[in-house]
Amino acid sequence: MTKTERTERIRDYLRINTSATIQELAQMLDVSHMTIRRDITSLSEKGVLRIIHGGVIFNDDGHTDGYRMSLARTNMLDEKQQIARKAVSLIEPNDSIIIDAGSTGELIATFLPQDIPISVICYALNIASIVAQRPNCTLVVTGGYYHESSMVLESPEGLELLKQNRANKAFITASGVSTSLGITCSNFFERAIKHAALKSCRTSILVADSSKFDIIKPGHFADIEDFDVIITDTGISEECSAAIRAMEHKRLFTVG
Amino acid sequence: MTKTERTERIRDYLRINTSATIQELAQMLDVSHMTIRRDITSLSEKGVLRIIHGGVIFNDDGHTDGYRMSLARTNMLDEKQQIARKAVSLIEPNDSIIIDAGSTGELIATFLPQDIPISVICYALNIASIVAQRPNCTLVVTGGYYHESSMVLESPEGLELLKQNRANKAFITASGVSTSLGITCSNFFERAIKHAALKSCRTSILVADSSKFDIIKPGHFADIEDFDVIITDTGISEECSAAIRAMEHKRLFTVG
DNA sequence: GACTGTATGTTAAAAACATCACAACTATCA
DNA sequence: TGATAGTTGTGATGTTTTTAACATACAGTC
Repeated sequence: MTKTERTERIRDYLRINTSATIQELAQMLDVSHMTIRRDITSLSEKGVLRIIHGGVIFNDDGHTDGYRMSLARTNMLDEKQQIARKAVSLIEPNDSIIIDAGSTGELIATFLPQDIPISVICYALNIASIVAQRPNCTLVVTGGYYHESSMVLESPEGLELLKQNRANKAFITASGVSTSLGITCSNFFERAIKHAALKSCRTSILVADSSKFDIIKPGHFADIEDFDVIITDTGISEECSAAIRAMEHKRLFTVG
Repeated sequence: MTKTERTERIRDYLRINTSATIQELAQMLDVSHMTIRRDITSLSEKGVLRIIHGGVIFNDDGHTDGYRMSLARTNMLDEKQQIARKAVSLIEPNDSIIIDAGSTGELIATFLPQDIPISVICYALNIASIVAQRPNCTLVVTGGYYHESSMVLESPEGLELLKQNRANKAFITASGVSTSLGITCSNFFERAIKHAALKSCRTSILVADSSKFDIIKPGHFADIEDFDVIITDTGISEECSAAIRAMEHKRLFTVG
């Protein structure tokens, strides 16, 4: 059995079991633990798995998400976590909520309250996977073509499904927030989805860490006026904060 | 910091990282190894995580899938794996394939060839998650309401999207296979989806281990005649095997 | 104040695992 | 055939983790 074969089988095994001991693998492939060791060190160099004392853990992240997403995940993580925790604190029993794509959306999904029944509508595969694991949760995923970089599922039919669902709260993320030029995102197709999400909800909540402020991206999908609640961190400039506070019927939360 | 706080933070950490070493956790929470050890043993007793040498792994399964699915996963696993491996061996470069829901479908998704470009259409969330991790793979997920027991996404819009996609191969699973009463499934909504999948493909491939044979479930969605290829294991009865072989234009693979 | 139970930290020995160097094996090519 | 490079197994040695026993701290109770 060649090294390539072995690494393939190790991957297969990990895809099913997510982790393995060196013993297990050595026994399965009928080779010595040293061989396994050498195989897994090369696999770990490629980022496929992570070696810990006594075994290995499969590393979804290595291949799962586009490069961008994994970058977004670690950037401003602290602030994003705090924003997400604030966001989920607004959720009430029997709420129907829309969770937008993006790393902040993923954190909201992660921190969703366990104990109260809610309905969730989403269109990003990573978020769907997280929400599906929750008890007390009705889940609708609008389908479509899978975009690797944002993990969004996009199609006319999905958009239609989104338009026909109603939510009382929508947590919308953005790539750029500008008091003058409005809320923007990077991709064309996200515009339509975010726009539809905004139209389908009663209370619209913008979740964006301070690094997104004073940034302008090509896809304009809303203005600050269109949001009822804005959650960000204390890193935003005085001007932004003042400009938002000057608007009527708007709640601004700055965490951190 | 109380024990409850700590276990909550361990859970949060694992939700994001899926695994952790004892060192990591001890450092993060600034307590001794022994405290973490005691925390994780109580968490593992609750089934939240799994302790391995040197660390812990988050146990999605505890909360993720309906009872049924996890049962289906372990039942006839060997045969299912062999069937899945046979199934993926039929895939050629640039194929467009439909993968049906179910544990065998999940295994097919797992074993999908890495090195050739293919397109995949699916409607089960677990399968979507697996396929999304592949390189060289265009993915379409038909969306809809999430059914926990089968992990299928179902909606009229999703069905529409499925009908509008074309595949040259569809790998269809079944809960019951009878030479006289045809191919059946358990749920009403699955019928429509499986039927649509069959209509949208050139070559239809039935993947069903021998435990499904001579079983009849309420939802009839096709007859054996409707399939071009049947992949099962050597456990099926002589009569079944003979009856299928007697049909024209049909290929039967029995693995194991 | 002494008692009790729970939660946490410390320590040391035992067990499990990792690493290293070297020998044995395999395949390839001249 | 023999040289070479690459791969794999073995056993001695070093390291980390586990376990268990004991020490400490703190809150509630008699």
